[in-house]
Order: sequence, then C-alpha cells, then structure tokens
Amino acid sequence: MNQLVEIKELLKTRKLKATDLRVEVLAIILGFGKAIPYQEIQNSLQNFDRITLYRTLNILIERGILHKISMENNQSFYAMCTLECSTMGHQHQHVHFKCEQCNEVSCVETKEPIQLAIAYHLITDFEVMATGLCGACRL
Amino acid sequence: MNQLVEIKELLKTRKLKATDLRVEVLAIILGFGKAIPYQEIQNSLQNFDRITLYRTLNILIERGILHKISMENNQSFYAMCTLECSTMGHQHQHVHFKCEQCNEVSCVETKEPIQLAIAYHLITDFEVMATGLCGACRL
DNA sequence: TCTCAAACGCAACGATGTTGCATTTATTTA
DNA sequence: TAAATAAATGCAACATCGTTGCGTTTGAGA
Repeated sequence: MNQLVEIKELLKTRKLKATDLRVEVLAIILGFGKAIPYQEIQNSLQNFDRITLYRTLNILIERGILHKISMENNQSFYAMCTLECSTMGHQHQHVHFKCEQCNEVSCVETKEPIQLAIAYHLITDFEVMATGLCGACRL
Repeated sequence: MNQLVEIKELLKTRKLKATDLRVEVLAIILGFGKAIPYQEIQNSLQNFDRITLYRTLNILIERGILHKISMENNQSFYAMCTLECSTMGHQHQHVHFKCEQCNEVSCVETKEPIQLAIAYHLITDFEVMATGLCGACRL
C-alpha cells in the first residue's frame, strides 16, 4: 500500500475529507521526516491559499494527526503524532529537541520517563523543549 | 532603598541606560508578580511606541534581566530572571506552569531537579512547560 | 448521479516581528 | 555645570501570521 492511500485512510479514520491540500501537506510532512517549520511547508507547496493552509493545519492538530511545536522565537514547527493521539486528545511523552548546529527539530524519547512534581500543584500535562547537539552533529 | 532605585541599579549593572520606558516596564513586571502576558504590559502603559517596547523587551532579555515564555497559542509571557542570569546567558532551572483554571503563568521550582537524557544527544539546555492546577485553584 | 455537509477561496482586519534612519536623550567627561 | 557622544527613541515601511465571515465549490455517501 503506497503512502497516498495510507494518508487517505488516516484522514478517513479521523472523519476528514481527503482534499488535495490535506493530502499534500501530510505527504510533505511525512517526507520531511523530522519536525517541519511552517515556512518549509509553504515553500513546498505550489499554489495554495494561506487561510486554507491555516485551517488545514489546525484541523489536523484538532484531530490528533499533527502536533505543533512553538519555539522561543515564535517559529512554529509541525510533526506527525504517534498512534496514541486521536480526536480525543494528544498523548505525547517525547521531548522536542532542537539541535543548535543543524537547527533541526525532532521528537525524541528520553532514556527514562520524566518525573515532574511541583509543591502544591497538580500537573496534568507538560512539554519539554531541549536544545543541544543531535547524534549526527556530535560526531 | 525603593524599587525605582533598585531598577535603575539593575539596569546600570547590565550597561543599560535607565530610560523611562525601561524603568516603567520593569516596574510593571515586578508589580505583576508572576509571568506577565505581552498584552498586559501594553495595557499598563499609557503612551508608548510599539517598536520601542519591542526593542526594550528584547534587550532586557538579551542582558539577562527578563526571560520570555512562548505559549502553544503563540501568546508571549515575560518574567523576571533570577540573579544567576546575566549578560552572559540565562540559567533557569524552573518550570513554567500555566494554570488551566486561572490562566496564570508562573515560574516554579520542582521538588526534585529534573534529569533529562536522550540517547546519542548532548543536551545543553531545556525548558519545561507544564499545565494543570495551581495551589490556589486546587483548594 | 444526486445531495449536502464539509471544505475552500477570498476579503478584511488585527497583532506582532523586523529594519532603517533621522532625532532625541542619558550618562560620561572636561 | 556644560559639552560630547554613544545609546536609545520614534516614525515609516514592510512582512508574516492569526482569525472570522461568507459565498462558492467539492468529496463522499445515498
């Protein structure tokens, strides 16, 4: 089964029509492999409507297909969700890592699960943004 | 020694002129106590130039006086740095916590220092954004 | 093929980021 | 205290992105 069919299947399971832009955007993100900057998505598209792209990304996030990563400089990255995410919500346990050398952003797993506790606070969810050197750039 | 003098001292140690806007912005942030939304800063100022405020916040961050917190919805918050931060860089060990009830964002310490390790990666810095219920809203 | 809710495309508006440049000002120095 | 100057301001100008409304188009099921 090729990627195009897989994408359409995925959209169907989330009750979304398989429109051209949606399929195209998902193909671009899947092809990029790591978390993709918003600009990169725009650059990869030929003709597109800005507002439609905006709504497309939002609904893909809402349905648990994509998740958004906001960097400190307000740059937005998008990445595929894991299978645990659904229309009901996101379930990410990974860390968002940005390499200072190659500037790539990726979703990585920690060696140990992260334990987080704050006095008097009830933590329901958290996100970790780490920076440093990725495996390739460390060599 | 009153707050005004303290603010001017702080600016001097970071080699920054004590201009009206800088002093005013720092007084607003200190008065707010917790992390302050960008909008709240604007609302608290009477007459101000948007670009000057933009540059003011940037240079205060650059000199280790403030730090910026980017929320997932692209809303920006600003908070005072600890004394460990300087012109040489930021040294935050705390967690940025957003209460889902009162929507306040604050810098809080964890019970245990956070240990983070990712296979093949070298981590030089990381930031944690947590959501849940703060002490006051839990009662 | 028909039907219709869903999605698109465009207008319109607002907030913020960013740079250049002439003018003003805080602080140092004479 | 006044002069000198590097720093900071204020404004123009431009760009990007977020967001909503609305008429038109279209994907997918009947």
